[in-house]
Amino acid sequence: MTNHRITSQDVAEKAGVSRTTVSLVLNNVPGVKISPQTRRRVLDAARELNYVPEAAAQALASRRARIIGLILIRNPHQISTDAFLTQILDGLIETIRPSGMRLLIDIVEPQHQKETYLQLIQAKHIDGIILSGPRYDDDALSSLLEVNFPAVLLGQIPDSDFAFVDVDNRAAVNTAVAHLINLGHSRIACITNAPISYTAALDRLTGYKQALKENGIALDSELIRYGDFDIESGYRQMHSLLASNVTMTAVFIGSDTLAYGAVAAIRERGLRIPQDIAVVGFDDIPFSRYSDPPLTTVRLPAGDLARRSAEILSQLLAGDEPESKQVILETQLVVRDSCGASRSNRRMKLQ
Amino acid sequence: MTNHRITSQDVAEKAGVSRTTVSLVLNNVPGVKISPQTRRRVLDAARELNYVPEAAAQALASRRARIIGLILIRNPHQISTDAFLTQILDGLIETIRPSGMRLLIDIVEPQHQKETYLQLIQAKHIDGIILSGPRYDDDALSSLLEVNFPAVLLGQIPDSDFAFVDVDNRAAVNTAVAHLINLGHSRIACITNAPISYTAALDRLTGYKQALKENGIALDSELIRYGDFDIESGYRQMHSLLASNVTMTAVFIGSDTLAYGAVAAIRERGLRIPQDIAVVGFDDIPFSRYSDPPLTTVRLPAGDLARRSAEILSQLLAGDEPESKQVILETQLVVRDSCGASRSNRRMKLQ
DNA sequence: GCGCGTTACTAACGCGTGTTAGTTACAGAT
DNA sequence: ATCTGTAACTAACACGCGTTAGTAACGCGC
Repeated sequence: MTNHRITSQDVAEKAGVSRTTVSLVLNNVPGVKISPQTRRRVLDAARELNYVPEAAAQALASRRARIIGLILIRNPHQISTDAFLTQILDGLIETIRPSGMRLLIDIVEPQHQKETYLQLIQAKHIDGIILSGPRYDDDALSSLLEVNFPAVLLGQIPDSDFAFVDVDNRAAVNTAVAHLINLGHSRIACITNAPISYTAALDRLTGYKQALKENGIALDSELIRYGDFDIESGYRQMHSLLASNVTMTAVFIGSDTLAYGAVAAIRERGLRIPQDIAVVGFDDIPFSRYSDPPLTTVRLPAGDLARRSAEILSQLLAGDEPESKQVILETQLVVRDSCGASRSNRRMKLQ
Repeated sequence: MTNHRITSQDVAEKAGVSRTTVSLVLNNVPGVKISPQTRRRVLDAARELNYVPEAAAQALASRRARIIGLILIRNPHQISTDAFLTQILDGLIETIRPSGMRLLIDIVEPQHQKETYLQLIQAKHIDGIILSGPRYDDDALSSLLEVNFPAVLLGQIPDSDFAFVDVDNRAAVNTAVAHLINLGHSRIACITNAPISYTAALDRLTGYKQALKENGIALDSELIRYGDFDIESGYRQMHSLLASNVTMTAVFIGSDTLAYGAVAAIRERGLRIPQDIAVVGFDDIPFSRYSDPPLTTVRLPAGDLARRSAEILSQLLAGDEPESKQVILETQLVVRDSCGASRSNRRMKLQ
């Protein structure tokens, strides 16, 4: 048994043509004349031999790896509770699959960013990159722009030329907090979803501040806490708020995941949601419809974000300048019960 | 500006040696004598030129892609609510990073398995594979064994030679359900986490049946429902149970994610947990500590599963036959409040 | 002076593909 | 009879690296 790899050479011999012809046929190279009979012979031979071109050789010769990289800028343990990530993965793979691209995923720790994803690029391991969790203090990012590498941010860096897909975090949070204010709350706490070096975290915090300001409510920095991606941090920061002497009747939390940590902390204190403390989150993860009480939150269109970013990246890879390389998708305030706005609605369900 | 890629040739010229020497030095090839001065000159040149070897060329020449594939056998939309996945990703990337491997992720739909991950392998796109969600009816799997491709299952196919890392789903569920029985329950429903073509789903169902049998409780098939990975299916199946005329005082659910859908359904019916219906889940996702009530569940050591599978795969890739290629990790019944076993404990917290 | 082993390298091949520059055969025009 | 053009291919190079087989220089024993 020879057991050697089946190469395009084998296909060529079986079809009685040259290797060049095999390549031309299988890649459907435009502008090349191949007689229908030859074309068929090649295709048949390839199928019968179950020929699959070797990825590395293709990549080397064609200078395209057919892989796009999804880079998560986060501490590894923060991945574990990232409900957003799975939705992104889903949308991303679904979108790139038809074009035959593969997805490589890597986690980059904020501490040492430079060594990491730039190497992926220099090694030509990936053709393009989708970057989740961009930070203000990421200096490797600017290198990306310099070398004009196809990249799309999930999120954004203000005043930069990066292609990105994002939501208007400021406006979305503004709306959410304004909703609390309309319900009569004025002592509204805030827990960010992450350190504010992450652009999304800062933007959401800014939206919170804007809403207060626009409604004539003084900012009380005692009401602000900083989360760190995972549910534990939501739990801890909420306890920290409750243990301090500040009064509050509502809290906005920068992500649903953290919100559930906060909900647990509130309950442990014997307080009721929304009667004692109204809660509003951000993301609308799938669970939030089913939580008790169902969580009022801002719907972040995760699947759409993933799909749009993959589409834009595809265009960049094709060399087209996309018509819109900076996309803001719509969010939507999903009012459920945790904010106290629809108590009657809730009664009916319980009946 | 020449702007050509920096190759090992450039490094060689700068260091005044041959390309071979560069390769020998940078790869630290054992058993080759290179003088310390030369070694240093090469390393310096590489660093100064910021040389990064091209992945495709390395892969082609060395016949190793330095990529491992994580294949998820699931319908795409079921990824969105998979809390288990993020924990796996975390442990996997953490484990393979030190060896310089990358992780490629792909979703394979149960309907067309054959075309998909076998191609990844034939294209030599990946050196090894970690397969999550193996199914009894996956015929592509046996092809893997035939060609002796380095593979590790997350989960297992009974009576096969596959390397795998798993937990004893049957025993774990047996313990969990026995716990309910010890608490006095005899009408215990069951919702599987997935269709029973998935091995884990069938094993968990079997554990449930065993526990009933060992405790002299007759099996009532009216009490069994089949979930499908996502939270919605838990919600639907629980409603289905509650809408039927069967009586029950407890329910075991094959995954925490589904359990929260069930919890919502139970609440919508105006029933209390655990007083009216005790609930036990499976997985111990991070949220389960924080839910209301905190969920009694079986802790599945997700991080350890990921790490061990990555380790075994590394050994397979190195050509070593691992001492133990079939690993069963310990689970642990985590008794919280949703099963009604620790109500006093809960009171204290609420005080 | 020669054989031999060791040290420290290098020339050259091969990995499997994409692609450019040709080549051959043949029909039609001059 | 020669030139031109086109259809249908193919020979040969390039991609950037790992690796095998080989070589030159040198010391050492005799």
